[in-house]
Amino acid sequence: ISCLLDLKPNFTSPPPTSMAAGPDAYLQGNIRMTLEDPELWKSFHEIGTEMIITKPGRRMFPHCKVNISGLIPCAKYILLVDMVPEDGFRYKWNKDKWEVAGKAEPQPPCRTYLHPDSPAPGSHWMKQSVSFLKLKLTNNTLDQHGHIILHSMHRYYPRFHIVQADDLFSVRWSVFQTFTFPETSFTAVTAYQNTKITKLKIDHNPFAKGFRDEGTNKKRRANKSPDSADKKTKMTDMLARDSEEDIQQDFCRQSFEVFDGEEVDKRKEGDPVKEESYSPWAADREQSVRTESPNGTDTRDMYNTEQLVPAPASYQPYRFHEYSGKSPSPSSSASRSSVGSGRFEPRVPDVATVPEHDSSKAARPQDMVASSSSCVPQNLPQDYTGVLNMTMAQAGKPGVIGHPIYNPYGTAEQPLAQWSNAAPSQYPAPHHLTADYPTQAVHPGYHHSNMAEWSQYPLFSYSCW
DNA sequence: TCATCTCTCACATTTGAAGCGC
DNA sequence: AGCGCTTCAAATGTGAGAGATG
Repeated sequence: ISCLLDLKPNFTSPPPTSMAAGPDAYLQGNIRMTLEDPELWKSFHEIGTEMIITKPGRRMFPHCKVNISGLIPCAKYILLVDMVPEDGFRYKWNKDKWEVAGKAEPQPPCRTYLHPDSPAPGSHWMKQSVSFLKLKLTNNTLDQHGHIILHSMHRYYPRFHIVQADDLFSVRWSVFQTFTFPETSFTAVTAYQNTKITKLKIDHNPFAKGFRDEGTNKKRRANKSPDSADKKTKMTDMLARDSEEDIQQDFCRQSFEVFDGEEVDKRKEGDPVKEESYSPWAADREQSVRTESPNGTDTRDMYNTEQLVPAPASYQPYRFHEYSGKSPSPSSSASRSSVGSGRFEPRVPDVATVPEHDSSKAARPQDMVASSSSCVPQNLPQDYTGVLNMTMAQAGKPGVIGHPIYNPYGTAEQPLAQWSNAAPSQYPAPHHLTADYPTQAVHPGYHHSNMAEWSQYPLFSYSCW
């Protein structure tokens, strides 16, 4: 009860200061995130990054590591990562290049990875780089460990969210800053397709040291049958030849063939911008656009930012220009029901606040259903229905049922709390995807006892398509 | 039936955390 | 408390083979 009392102001009063225009909002707009080890990421990206997905879950390599600045040192923040489909296609590896192999499979259950340090003060996030090493990818749609579920042979990119919130409950009202990095896009695979990627992984991943040419795997190779040794030799030769190739050339065009299916034809009939935007390598395209930043300074973190919060006026015109005219709108996006499903949806002015009408309608928890399912257009970037879905309370507070939340570090301390009383319409899955969502997701009163369960539900519904 | 594509599994190897004794 | 050693779980790509598909 005390929990509800504590929360009531949040439902009835205007959003916290961070949501209103003012100094705080300005600070939010100054939040910067830079990708650590960008050169490594680029070296992978130039070839076409592949990430292994397995049933038990596989870490990413390179793993996501970012530096953050511009946070309010004493304010608490939550960091999240989700994976967004880059387009609406399935790919196949044909000899030495990726080709579109048809339409994408229905999106698996959307999951969001919560950084285990969350929530933590801004000073904590800024004092050192933030690693998402523990993040795992899986192709097991029934995964119970909270790993991010992806489809093999589909392209994705990680999306980082910074939320100013004391706890997961506060996310309901909090300011979101979303960042993406073009060079982190990847193809999910169950086995490596591109030998160049394999070689890069072996060369840079410490755990794969045993497979390095100069490594101690000679003994291992000596035990191989002549057949496999022969294969290995062939592969080595191929790699050698590969390395001689001009890596500078535009791999995006070299390695991906345009899908010559029906949809492409339709697109070709459309406006030329859309046609141009059709390349599977949206990230590169986007980067090329983004590098037109007039700032002339470090554009990396600038063009990687998908701000969803009020931003400094000086910042918005560029963004608006950036996404309005040139923002390609792949036909694939037409099949996606919501925003944020791709990076090219036209951005509307950055607004991270929950619309006021929502605030009022959500005055009573039971009303949140209506507000989330009917009042917020799902095809707008500010679709915060996913956020509105959250009904959480701080663990340890009086009157709060302290369902521990999954923590990859497995510490006894569980700073975050529960979901509760999720009503059916609180999980408004896209029509064609409804069946893909766990049944629990639409079970009223279902309590999620840990993060593994919690993460099965889309924190950001707009990430689904 | 066959070829191809995709996925799974056991394996050898490395890393790094934890436990232990000094 | 700090150091060095051992143990063991986890992470990694390999390659064979199973299963699905056309």
